[in-house]
Amino acid sequence: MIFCVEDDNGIRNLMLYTLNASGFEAKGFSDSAEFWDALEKTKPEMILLDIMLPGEDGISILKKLRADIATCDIPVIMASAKGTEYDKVLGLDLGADDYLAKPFGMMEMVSRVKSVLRRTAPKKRTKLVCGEIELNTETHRVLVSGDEITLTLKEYDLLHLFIKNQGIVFTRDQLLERVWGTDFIGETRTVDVHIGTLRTKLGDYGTLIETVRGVGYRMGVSK
Amino acid sequence: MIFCVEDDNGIRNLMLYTLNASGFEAKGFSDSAEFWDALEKTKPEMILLDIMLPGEDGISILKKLRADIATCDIPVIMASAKGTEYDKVLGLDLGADDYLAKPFGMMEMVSRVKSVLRRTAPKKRTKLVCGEIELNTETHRVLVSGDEITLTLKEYDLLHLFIKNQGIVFTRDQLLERVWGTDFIGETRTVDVHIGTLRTKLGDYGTLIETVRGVGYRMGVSK
DNA sequence: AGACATTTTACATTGATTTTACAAAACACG
DNA sequence: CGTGTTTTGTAAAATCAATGTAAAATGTCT
Repeated sequence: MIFCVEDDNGIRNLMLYTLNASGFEAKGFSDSAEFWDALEKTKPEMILLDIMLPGEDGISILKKLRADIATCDIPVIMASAKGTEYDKVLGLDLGADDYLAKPFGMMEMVSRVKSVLRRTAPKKRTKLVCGEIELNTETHRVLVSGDEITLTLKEYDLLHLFIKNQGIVFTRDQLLERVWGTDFIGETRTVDVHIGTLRTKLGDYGTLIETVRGVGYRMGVSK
Repeated sequence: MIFCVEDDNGIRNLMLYTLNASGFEAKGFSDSAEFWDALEKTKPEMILLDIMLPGEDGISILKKLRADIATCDIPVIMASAKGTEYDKVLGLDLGADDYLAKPFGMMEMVSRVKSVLRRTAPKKRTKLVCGEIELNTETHRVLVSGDEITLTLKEYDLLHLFIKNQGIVFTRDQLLERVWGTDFIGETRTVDVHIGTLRTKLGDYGTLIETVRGVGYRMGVSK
């Protein structure tokens, strides 16, 4: 399923028609609200995102997508009017996977969609590994030295974030934002407790999650 | 500078010709030995790496590149014969940035090179270096001559400030304000003590933090 | 309600930071 | 060159803050 966020009805319908005719399943949205609603239910394999939108613009949408662990790995192709926004997008590092400069041809669009899918396909690693710990995003299972352990949702999400970003330190605030969601109220020791239970469940390998005193936590890689 | 490791002379020359014609600087190597030699002198902005090579193969080379902190962030595009090795590469997680299935067209190659460069170029500067000292803001680790040292928060923050502002002198008051925060009460010898422990931990390179008598401290730039 | 997940609370423990005190070095000046 | 003064280095003690964790309280789902 490909999501297509574009406010111009003509362009959007043309895009949807072309994508469907090319063997993809595509769904269109004219503004961000509709899009977020749909995203609750379905995780698309790709998002085509116009930058100029009424209300929330495409750049803001992309940032939010990238900040959420549930959506940060969905490939995104940005579309924008040539010369103006396009250059800006190139300059900023927004983490888009490709760009389409308006006006773009439907052939170009399909070829870019295919190319990005081809490129990101092997990226969609379902098995994430760190030492003896293996997390499978498809089956939602975690193995330690080949034996399955049972994690709660929060523990799983934490481990997922750490194992996907090995070596990088996350502050408690960042963890709250990326695992719990942006709208977490109050400051507590919640994160520490979950790190604690996660470490316990990881057994001997719990030490792979290091404490960086005064900063936060990190899943270690040597060097 | 793009390094191109490919044993087939015909293909390699074609690649080099095309890359150079496309505005890149490219250099070719027919085996791993030549390549490692060149890598000692130059850090390329990208490496095109054939998997099938006489002697050390591309997979082994990639692993070594990724294992070395000096080279682990160089983007690599792997090339391999379709069907045979290609699938293996997809299966293994080698951390390559893209793959080229042989036989590939020169247009495709250039477009992938550009795409990977675009994707990896805006990587934030996360490594700060001064001589043999290297501070990584993402992992919050500090290496001295390649070996990790453990710093406390204040020591880390101090070093971070110095290494980011090499050559400029900070008074103790400025250090208190910028590392400790504006709201620091009373004036003590705190700064000196922390500079002291930091110097000790930096070992031989502790002298890079110079005392400017009557003024403050400075992290030297070698002249 | 019951089972389980999550958050809050509280406190011991560990580690970091600051203070203190004195030694060593750098400096000014006759 | 000495000598007294100021500044800096640093070990050790005292204070303070961050973290781990058990246990209780709260929330959620069936």
